[in-house]
Amino acid sequence: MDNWDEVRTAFQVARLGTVSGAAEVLGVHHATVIRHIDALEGKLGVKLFQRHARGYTATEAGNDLLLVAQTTDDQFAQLAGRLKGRGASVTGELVVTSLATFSPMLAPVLAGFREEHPELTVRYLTGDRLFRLEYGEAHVAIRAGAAPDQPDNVVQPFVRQGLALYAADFYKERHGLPKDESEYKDHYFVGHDQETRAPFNMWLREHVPMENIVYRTADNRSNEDGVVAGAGIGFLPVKVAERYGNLTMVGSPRPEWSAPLWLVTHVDLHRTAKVQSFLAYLKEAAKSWEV
Amino acid sequence: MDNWDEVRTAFQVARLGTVSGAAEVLGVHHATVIRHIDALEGKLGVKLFQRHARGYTATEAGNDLLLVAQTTDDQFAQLAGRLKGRGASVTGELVVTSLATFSPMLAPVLAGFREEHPELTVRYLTGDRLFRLEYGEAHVAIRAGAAPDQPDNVVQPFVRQGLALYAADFYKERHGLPKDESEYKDHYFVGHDQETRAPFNMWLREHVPMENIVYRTADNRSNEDGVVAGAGIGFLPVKVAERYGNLTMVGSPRPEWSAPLWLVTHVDLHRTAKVQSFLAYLKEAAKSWEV
DNA sequence: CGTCTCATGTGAAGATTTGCACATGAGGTT
DNA sequence: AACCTCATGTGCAAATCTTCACATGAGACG
Repeated sequence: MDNWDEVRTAFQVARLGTVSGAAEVLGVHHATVIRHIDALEGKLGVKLFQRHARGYTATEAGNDLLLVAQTTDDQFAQLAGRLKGRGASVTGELVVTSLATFSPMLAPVLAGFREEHPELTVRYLTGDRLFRLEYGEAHVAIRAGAAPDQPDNVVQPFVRQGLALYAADFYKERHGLPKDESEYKDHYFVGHDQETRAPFNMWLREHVPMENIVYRTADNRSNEDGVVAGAGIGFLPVKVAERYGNLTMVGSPRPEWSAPLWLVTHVDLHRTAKVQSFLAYLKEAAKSWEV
Repeated sequence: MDNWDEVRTAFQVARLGTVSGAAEVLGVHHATVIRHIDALEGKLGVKLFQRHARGYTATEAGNDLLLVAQTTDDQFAQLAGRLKGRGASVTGELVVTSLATFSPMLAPVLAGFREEHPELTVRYLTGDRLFRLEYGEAHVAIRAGAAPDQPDNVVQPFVRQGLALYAADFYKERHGLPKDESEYKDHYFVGHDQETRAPFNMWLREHVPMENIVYRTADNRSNEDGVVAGAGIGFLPVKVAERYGNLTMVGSPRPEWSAPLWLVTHVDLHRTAKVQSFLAYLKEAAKSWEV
């Protein structure tokens, strides 16, 4: 049974009882229908139809095929309906991935978007490894750093995340706050353990002696926890810091600290209503994130 | 969704994850697979796969199609198995048609054949109208008279049904029996109301005065009932008469009374195991029907 | 870091499928 | 009884589909 179109032809013949009728429904010449039937019967070794001058009458075998193909036809019709609708509607899954740092900012956006589209299921992936759009692991990715340059990805500039140095109340009470950069050498800092390409991190290593970076973490979230706990002064996104009541901004935010963020989608999914709709919602929500 | 083969192609791609793998399974060139997918996606307006260098990954839509097509594939495989087996096995229906007269003789044959093939359902059709093999109304027909000459029918000579004149006990007690043809004019007969081409009927009209045919019927079964009831002397198949205890043969059977019977099958069904098997069984059983 | 393998993608040639024209036959109708 | 309609069936030309050949790119492996 290695030719489903012939089955479909036989189905219409069985359903309608004539080759001509099936040909019209299928939009092909009746000679084609005859050849499909002959080929199928030849491969199966069974007569599917009785041929007579008034048309084709299904044999038992033909009726058996009719029943099976009828359900197939129904199921395909349903499937086609679902799939066609899917392109234009916001349903099913929306998979978004980003660095874990952005979770506090993204969560309300994702929740709000889902609220607007009740049939949508949101999957928000954060993890150690990079989720790859080209393998279909996510619809939308939020990336930091240099503009990604994957050929099949659609990249658009997103916000620049506003960053500033913060100190917790606990730290302030014990060490005070530096008035300017010259006093950094008398303070303790929270920073990344490894050298990263993040602008704020590079700035920190240039302007603060290594020995003053006394609390070093492997990821942004732990870094945040360190600052909040008063282990030292450290960089936090402004929007993140605002969520805490016990943090004081040290100095003011500077553009050169903030890394550009990028919205990345796979080209195959970029034009779908679901992705477009989410991108519009996300950009609107992100207007307040700027420095 | 007017091209089931493209669905089948997409199914294999979704299942295997690569175009090349699907092409190998399907026995076509990988370019064909790519074009099927492109065509299907174009018609549906939905991306079914994420294309990347390591293969094709199914999107949500592709996975949806995978599920539907998987069941279709299973059902078609089952269907093919059933249909291929059907040509070689004696199962399903066997539809036999004949004149109602032959019912008493055929019934035991049909019953015996069905006993040998437990998966068989027998439909025995007798009726006023002729059931037409070319419309698939029956697999095997038993016909009387001149050899049928339908182009698509396979006709083979069957037995000549042994016929003889019979009188019931009731008649014999009241009128005695004729010693030879010369005494027919002093007896009463049961015969057909209309002139038919049946040899025994024509013989009756030639050798018996019309006024002596006092019980005239429209069909063979009523004719039989008349003879059994003692309405007069009449023709009965020998095999039928033997089933009654109260009938006496008048004279002896003559070959010229008997009409040839024909076994007719439609050419499309003639070579199937079911029909061939039944024909063999029927011929074996009919050996005792001859004059 | 270059090479090797294996995947997708595309233009042109070739093969199969399709469509067309016409023949044939069965019923129904006037 | 002749005709009209509607069905299947077949040879041949045309169109579509498939294959072939080759290009390109991403990982894997020394």
